[in-house]
Amino acid sequence: MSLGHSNVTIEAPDSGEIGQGEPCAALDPVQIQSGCRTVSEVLSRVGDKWSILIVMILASGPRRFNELKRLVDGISQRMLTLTLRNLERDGLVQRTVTPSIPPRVDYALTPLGHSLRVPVSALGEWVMANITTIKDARERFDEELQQRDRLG
Amino acid sequence: MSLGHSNVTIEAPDSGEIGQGEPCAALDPVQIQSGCRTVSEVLSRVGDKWSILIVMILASGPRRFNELKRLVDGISQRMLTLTLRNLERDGLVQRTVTPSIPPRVDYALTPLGHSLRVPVSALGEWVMANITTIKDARERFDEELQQRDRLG
DNA sequence: CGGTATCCGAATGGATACTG
DNA sequence: CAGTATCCATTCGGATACCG
Repeated sequence: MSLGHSNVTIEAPDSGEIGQGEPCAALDPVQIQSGCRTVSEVLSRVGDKWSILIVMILASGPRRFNELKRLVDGISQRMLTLTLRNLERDGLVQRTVTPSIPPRVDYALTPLGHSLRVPVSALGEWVMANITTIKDARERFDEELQQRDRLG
Repeated sequence: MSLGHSNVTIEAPDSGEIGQGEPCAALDPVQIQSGCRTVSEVLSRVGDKWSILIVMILASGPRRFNELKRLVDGISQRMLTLTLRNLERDGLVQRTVTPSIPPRVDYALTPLGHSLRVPVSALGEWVMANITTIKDARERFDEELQQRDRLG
């Protein structure tokens, strides 16, 4: 049923329900556990290979399925469907079917989806602001690792 | 070599190098591709199961390896090592070895690591502010799905 | 104490073929 | 056009055993 076997999150064995909790206060580990778990779970949706990309593209307006497929470049039909389903499930994306022939399906950001862009953009700007530092750190780390490998 | 076979990111076949790009402007799809790919890549580090949790715990001060292992709860030694290595590689965490007997290793957030907390907290607050909406959306989605399954 | 090495099941995700 | 279903390779990640 549904879509093959693996689904980004949909169809997960109904464990891992979201619990309430406080934001990560960086103080009490217990607080961090309860709050961060929740945050992590949503973050992993945002952090997956395609989600933000699609959210950012939909930010400029609604798109049809194959339109998205062309725009995203490299995404398989499977992953596009799966990603859109999960975004829809979380209430970030609205799916609208127009039962014409051929059928027409539009995907648009919900208000919630739009509001997500604010913190995601902030994170995006942090990345862009620090990408050079990160790249340099990686290079130095990898070099030092190779040094050790050469020596033994 | 290194750590078994699978590493969160370390040891990846040296393809996927980070490229420069603009922040996701939600305008030109090409811009979105180049910028968001980079953002995605770092986001997937932040979005993985353990990274933020560890960053948030380290925010309150340096910790030793087994101390972290106890605090994180549920993490395997393998994943703790892997996650810490990658955080170190990205320059977010500083690893300090004190060659005593028994050996002592401390992990601390770098200034870069601390600066990451700002946008991550913002995202965390967005999640906490909207978690109810998301939960409700999921419930409605899953219910409607079951309805359709029952009917055929 | 702070890791590494190895084994192996589970999840991820691309390619392809088929459908209303 | 907008998906589903199936197959299959790759990757992830826990459990366990061992090491300096």
